[in-house]
Amino acid sequence: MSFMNKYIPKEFEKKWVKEWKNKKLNVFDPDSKKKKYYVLVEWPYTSGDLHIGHWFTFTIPDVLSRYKRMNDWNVFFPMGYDAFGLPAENAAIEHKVHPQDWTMKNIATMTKQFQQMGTMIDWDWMTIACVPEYYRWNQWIFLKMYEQSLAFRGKALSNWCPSCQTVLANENIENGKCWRCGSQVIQKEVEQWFLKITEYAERLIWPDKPKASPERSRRVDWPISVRVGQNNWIGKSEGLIINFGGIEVFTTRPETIDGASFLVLSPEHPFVIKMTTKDNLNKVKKYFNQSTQKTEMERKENKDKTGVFTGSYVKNPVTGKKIPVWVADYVLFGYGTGAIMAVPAEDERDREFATKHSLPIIKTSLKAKPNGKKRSIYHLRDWSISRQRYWGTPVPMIHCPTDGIVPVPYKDLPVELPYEVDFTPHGKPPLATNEKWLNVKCPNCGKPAKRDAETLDTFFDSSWYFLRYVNPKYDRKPFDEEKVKKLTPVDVYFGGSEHTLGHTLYARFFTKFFHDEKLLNYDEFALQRVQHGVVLGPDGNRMSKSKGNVINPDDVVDEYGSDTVRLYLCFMMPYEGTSSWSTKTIAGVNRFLTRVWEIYQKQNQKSKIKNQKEDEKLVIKLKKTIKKVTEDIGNIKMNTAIAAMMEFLNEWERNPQELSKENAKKFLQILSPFAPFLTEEIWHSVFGEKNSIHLSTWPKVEGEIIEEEVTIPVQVNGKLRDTIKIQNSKVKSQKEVEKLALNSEKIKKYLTGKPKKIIYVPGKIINLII
RNA sequence: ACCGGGGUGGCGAAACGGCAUACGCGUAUGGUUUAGGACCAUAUGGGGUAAAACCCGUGGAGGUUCAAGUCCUCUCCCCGGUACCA
Repeated sequence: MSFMNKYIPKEFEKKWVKEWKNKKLNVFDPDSKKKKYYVLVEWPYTSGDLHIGHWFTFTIPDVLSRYKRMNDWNVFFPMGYDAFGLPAENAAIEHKVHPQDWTMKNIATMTKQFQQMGTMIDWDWMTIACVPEYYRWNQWIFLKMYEQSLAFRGKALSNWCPSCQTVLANENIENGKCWRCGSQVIQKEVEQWFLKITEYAERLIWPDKPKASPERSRRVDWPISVRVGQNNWIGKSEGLIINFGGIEVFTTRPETIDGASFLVLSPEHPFVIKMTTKDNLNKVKKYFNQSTQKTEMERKENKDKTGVFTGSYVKNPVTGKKIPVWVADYVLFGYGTGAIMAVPAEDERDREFATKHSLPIIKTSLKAKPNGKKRSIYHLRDWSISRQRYWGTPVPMIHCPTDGIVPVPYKDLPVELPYEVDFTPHGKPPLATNEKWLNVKCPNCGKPAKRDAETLDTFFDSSWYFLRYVNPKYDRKPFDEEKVKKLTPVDVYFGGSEHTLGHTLYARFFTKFFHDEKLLNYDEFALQRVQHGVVLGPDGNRMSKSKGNVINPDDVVDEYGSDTVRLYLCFMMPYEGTSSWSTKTIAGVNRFLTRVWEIYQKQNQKSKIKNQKEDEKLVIKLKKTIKKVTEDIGNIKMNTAIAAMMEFLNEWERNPQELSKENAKKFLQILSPFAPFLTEEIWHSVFGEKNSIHLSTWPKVEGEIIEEEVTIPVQVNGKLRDTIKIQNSKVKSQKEVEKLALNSEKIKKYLTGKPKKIIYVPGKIINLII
């Protein structure tokens, strides 16, 4: 063994990174005649150091991409950064670094680290959100949406710090208090920009059966959990709007109206003041103030079933009885009409409320047919997109004292984000602190006016970046329609399940908008969606610096090499899974690669032997392994693909010489998407190949794999009692199998006579019922 | 509270309704080694036995089926999301 080369990945991994770059191995050719395959991974946020989670998220798509390339697809696997957002601004406030400098530095660091992974990402297509060349098109899209009345000014409850006079992100609230000044945060109606996603609600609902994608035979096939999740989030309810003495309520169960024994208004409902009698006024006002201190979730939970009586009554339009009008914050103003009829006999929450406040519970006939207007309402709300923050796309609008809100003309785009601002202003957004930037002339009347000083939600950036990727330098429109036609839709979109209700829904909405604007000829941007899980720290907790359980990819790469880290991440769990990092298991995976290395070194020494005899069984095992790995990669089940290769190696090691060169190369090829460095090195040094293994053609298994002998389990009354072996040619004959089963000594013990019934599943199992 | 996803050996996990625990880790014993490590071999769900036989086993309770981790009903526990973190 001593004369053999040892597996030392450091000796060749860096070499191949350079070599592949020089040979332009991973350069994507958009004009290739091959069929395109667009692999998209959610662009990562520029948080700083590369996390082992990034490796996990990207390695599996990379394995798929490499596999697809070896199967003659023109694989497009671009990359970019989600670079706007709150953490950059938090860094600015806490550490006095400018968000732009912080972000750009992070991008440089992360890119360097990413390139170590050995992915086939072509970095020339890189797109980042925080540069004017990108965000000017956010502004362009915003203006188009404004023209279609899809972008509009509205009001919504927001987290409000009364002392800082500003809206707060959920993240910046600690135990209901502002993170900076410690004041109690309240819920306040704030005017802001919205996108009318509700106009697309109906079209965003997934059909029961996946629909065919236009111009392609492939179907849009998203996981059922995502489709159901989004549909529930859109939450369409069909029902009636019924008038109770001027108050409109929405109900999905109009037939229960004769059991409606009281009405409940949300505290913000405009009728509350009107309905409240003098002696109840103080009580109701106090209740309103209490409600502003609760988050929406606290309100929905409504643990204490709080509420107050207004002092007024309205007539139940069906029974004619007077029923009391109450105010309670478990009724939300933003949903339905902000008022409900309470039917405690039928509804759990209403019953609890009625019990708590001693309100009548009246049986319903379930036959009532009240008058009302049919209406569909949605749980989905319009998307609030303006943020009172700095690090984002400036809203391309101008506020003019004479002309009101005026859009920035297209020719004046981009509205560039100014560098100099105060990040901790009071009572106004950061952008408003730069007077030079803020003050402009009205494009309409030319008189002094002010820019809109708010920025767009970062989800705006990520709703269309996958279209920008196809030509990031295009300067006439957000995306190059010709290239988009050729390279999109996305074939498979990898990302986190936390984006089910946000990002992916918004991206679908944008796609439908572009379709309506005739910029796209399809209305679903990704044919397939795959959601990944989480790599936890070795202690089973989410990795965090404060817990000290963070695995730094650089360290493990240094210890084992990139291939081992990649292989371990593929092997540790299914892509959708969540489990903890194990320093022991990765050593085992490294052991596997070492054994692979060594068995090929032995091949090298014996390769001069002619007329090599192959072991038939081993060749069959190899064929089965190729088949299994091929299927598993296609189904993104990398962990079982690796298990199959491990099984094969275990067999092969028993007879290392009994596989031909040709077959030995095939095994190397199916391992290559997982361990691109080691396989490339062996491909060249052992087999003397001149071209890259990654451009070789994936091995095919022709025809059926036929084994001589098949093992069939024999059950008696459903319990396994023996197994029999039978020649493959006879396996289809139930008589032959029965004969063998009934002759087994082990089985005979259980038989008292002839079995009552025999069930034989050909090639699988035989069950004797006695 | 609501919506989605999960509970399988000591651990990470496999299993088109058809041999539960593949593959890997860990552990034990043996080999190799000056020693340790590394490596190699064998064993490894629990009970039971000299060894077998056999019995019990996929969070819990029922059900469907020749056959259930897998399908159905109820239930307990854990994770993610709930709209300004990305």
